[in-house]
Amino acid sequence: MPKTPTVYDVADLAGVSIATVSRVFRKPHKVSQATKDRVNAAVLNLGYVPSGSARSLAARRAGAIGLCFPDFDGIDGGPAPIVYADGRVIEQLDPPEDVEPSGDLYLSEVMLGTEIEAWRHGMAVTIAVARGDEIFDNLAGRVDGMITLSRTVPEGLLAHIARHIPVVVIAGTRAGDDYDHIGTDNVAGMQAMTRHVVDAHGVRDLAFVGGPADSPDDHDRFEGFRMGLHAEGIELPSEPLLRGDFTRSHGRMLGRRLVEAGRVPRALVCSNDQTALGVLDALLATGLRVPEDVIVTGFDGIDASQTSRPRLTTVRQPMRELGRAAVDTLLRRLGDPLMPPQTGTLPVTVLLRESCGCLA
Amino acid sequence: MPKTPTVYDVADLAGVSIATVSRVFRKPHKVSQATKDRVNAAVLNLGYVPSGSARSLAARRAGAIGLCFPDFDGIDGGPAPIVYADGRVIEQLDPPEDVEPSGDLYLSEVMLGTEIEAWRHGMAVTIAVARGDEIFDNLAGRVDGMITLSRTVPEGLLAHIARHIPVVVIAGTRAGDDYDHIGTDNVAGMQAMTRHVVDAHGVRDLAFVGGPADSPDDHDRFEGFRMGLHAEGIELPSEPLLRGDFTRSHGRMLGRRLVEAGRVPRALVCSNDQTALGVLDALLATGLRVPEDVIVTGFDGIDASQTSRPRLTTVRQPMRELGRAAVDTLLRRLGDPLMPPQTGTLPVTVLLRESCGCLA
DNA sequence: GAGGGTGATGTATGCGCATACAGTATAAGG
DNA sequence: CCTTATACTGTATGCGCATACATCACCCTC
Repeated sequence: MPKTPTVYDVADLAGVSIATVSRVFRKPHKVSQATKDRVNAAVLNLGYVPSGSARSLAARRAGAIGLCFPDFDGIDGGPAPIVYADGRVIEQLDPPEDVEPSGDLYLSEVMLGTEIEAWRHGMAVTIAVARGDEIFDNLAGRVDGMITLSRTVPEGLLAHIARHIPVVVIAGTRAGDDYDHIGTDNVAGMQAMTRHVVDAHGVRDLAFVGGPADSPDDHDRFEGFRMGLHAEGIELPSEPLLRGDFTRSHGRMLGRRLVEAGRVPRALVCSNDQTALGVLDALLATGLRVPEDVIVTGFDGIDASQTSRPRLTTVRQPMRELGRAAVDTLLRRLGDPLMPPQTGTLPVTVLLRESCGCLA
Repeated sequence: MPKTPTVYDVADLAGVSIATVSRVFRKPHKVSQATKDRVNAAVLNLGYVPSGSARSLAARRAGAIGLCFPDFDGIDGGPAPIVYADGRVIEQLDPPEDVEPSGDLYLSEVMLGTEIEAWRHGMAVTIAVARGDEIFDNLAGRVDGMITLSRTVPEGLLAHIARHIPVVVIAGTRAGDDYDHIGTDNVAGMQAMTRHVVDAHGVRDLAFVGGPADSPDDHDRFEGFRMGLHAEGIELPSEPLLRGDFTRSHGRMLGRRLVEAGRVPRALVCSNDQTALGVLDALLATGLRVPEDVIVTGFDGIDASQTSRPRLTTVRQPMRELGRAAVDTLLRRLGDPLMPPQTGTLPVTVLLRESCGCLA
C-alpha cells in the first residue's frame, strides 16, 4: 500500500483540474465524454478510491445512518481459537450436547430491515453497541441521523445527540420527548390474542407471563391483555402473574415454578415468544399437555415459534419492517426538519397455531 | 437544529484555543483539570458533537470497518404499510398460514461477531450490501479495511479496493489472490461427519446433496465427503447426487425428486442445514422415517436444526467467531501491512442428534 | 542565579474533497 | 463580424479537526 492517491493525483495524470475529477463522480453529465474517459482511465490506473471523510466533510453530510443497539449481554464470550495453519485441524466428534440458540432474531431482523431500506436510498448503515459514551464519540459524529432501540441510550446522552442529528426511537412509547417513534401495535395485538383465547377456546382462567418491568413493550402488551379481559368481562389483574427477562431459560424457570406451585392456569399468555417457548419446555417436561391441559401463547413471531412442538400461537410483529419504517421516517425528517414529531405504528398479525388449540 | 457547533465555538465559549478543545477529547491527560472542566461545560452547553468526517480526515484513519454482504435476494419486498395515526389500528386475526422463515441466520451471526469484536477495539462497523459499484462509492472510501463474504464483490472491483485498504475474505478458498482469508474447516467437518455415518451406523450407501456449483463452501464439503468415503474404502462419486441452492424450499424439492425417482439412498449427507431440513420435510411427508429408513445430516448448525423433528445431526460452524476472527485478522493487518497473506481456519464441531440415529 | 527541564497552551497548517465563481472556447443569432 | 448563449473546465476557498512546533510560566539543580 503506497501512498493513497487523491483527486490531485488523478487530476495530474488525466491532465485536468481536481474540480473536473470531482465532477466526474458527482455530476457526470457536466463533463464531456472524452474528459470522463481520461479521468476514469486515471482512476483505474492509480487505484483511486474517493475519501469518504473528505467527501462528507466538504459536502456537509455523512451519507450514513447510525443504528444503536443494546449491549449484547453475555454474548461476549472472548475471542475464538483460531487455527492459523495449513493442515493443522481440530476434529471434534464428541459433544452430543446442544448449543444455546442465539436468541436475538429480533435485533437481526431490525438490522436487516434498516440495512435494506437505507441502501435503497444510497445511505450506508453504521452499527454501534451502546456501551458508555462510545456512541457519542464514534457514532453520532459520523452519521446524518440515528435510529435506536428504546432504553438503549441513556436519556441525557440521547438528548445531547438529538440536538445535533435527528433521532428515531424504535419500540418505545413516547414519554414527553420530541424524537420520532416507530413501534408495533403491542396493545391491539395482545388484546386480540387474549380475546381469541377467551372467545374461541372458552377459557376464562388466563394469566399473563411478563418480561422486564421496565420494558415499554411488555408494559403495552400487559395493557392489551387487560383490555382483552375487560372486553370479555373478566376480572383484571394489576400485575403479571410472573415476570421473566424475555429469555427462553427464564421462561423454563417460570414454567417450572408454576408447576411446582401447583396452580397452572388454563391459559398462559406470554409477553414474548422466547418466554412462551421456555414455558412450553417446562410444561411438557412435567407431562402436562399443550394445548389440552394448558394453552400457551407468545408474541413476536420468531422462527422458533414455527418449529416448536406444538407450534406456538403468537402475534407476529413485522420486525424487519420496523427497521425499514424507522429509516423512512428518519429520511423524511432529514428532508423536513421542522415536521412535528412522528409516531408510526406497524400493524401486527395474530398467528393461530397448535399451542392454543387451533389447527389441532 | 440551528448551526452545528464546532471546535471553534467550543473554544470561544471556554476561552481556550481549538487545539485545547481537541486535546480534551484525544489526549485528556495533557490538559489541566480546570481547563478540561471549562471545555466540557462548553460542550454540554452548546450540544457539541465532534465531526467524524473531519476527525477521520485529519487523523487519516476512519475508525471503522466495512462489512460487505451479498444482496439479500428477494428479501426486498417493498416498504411496509405504516399506520401513522393515533388510534387507527389494523387488527388482523385471519391468516392462520405461516410466514416463511427468515433463513439467513448465517449472515446475522457473522454480522454480530464482527460487530462485537470491532466494538471491543473501538471501531465502528459499516454494513453494505453488494449492489453494483455502490461499495466502491459508499463503503470503501469511508473505512480502514473491509470484510467481505466470498463471491460477494466482483473480482475487479475487489482488487481495485484492495489497493487502497486491506480486505479480509470470509469463507472462500484462496484463489491466487493476496487477501487474508478466514474460513471454517469444511473439509475436515464433512469428512468426520461422513465417517461417523459409515462407522457408527454401518451405512455404505450414502449420497451427497449439494449446493450451488460455484460455492467454495459446497466444493470443500463435497471434497470432505469424498475423503470420508475414501478413508472407508467406498467408491467415490465425481459429482453430488443432486444440487440445490442452499434454501429449504429447494431442499424440499430435491427430497421429493428422490422419492419420486424411487431411489432414496440409506443416508443423505447434505451440504447445509437448510437443504437438509427441506429434504427432511419432503421425506417425512411421504411417510418415510428418519433415521429408520433414511439418515439425513446437515451442515452449519443453525437454530432450526435443533428444533426440527427429528433434530438434525449436523456440523456446527462457529458463525459468530467467523466475524470475530475476520476482524482480528483485519486489525493485525492494519498493524502490520507487510505481513504475508493470512489464512485462518476455525474448527468445527460435529453435533450428533436424532436424524442420523444417535440419541434415538 | 543561570541553565535546563517540564507541563500547559496557542499558532499555523494540511488532510481530500465539493463547489461558487470565473474563465475559455465554440456555436448560434443578427 | 460582433453579440450572446452554451458547454466545459479551472481557480480558489472552506468544511472541522489533529498535530507539529513554538511559546510561556514555573520549578529544579548546582
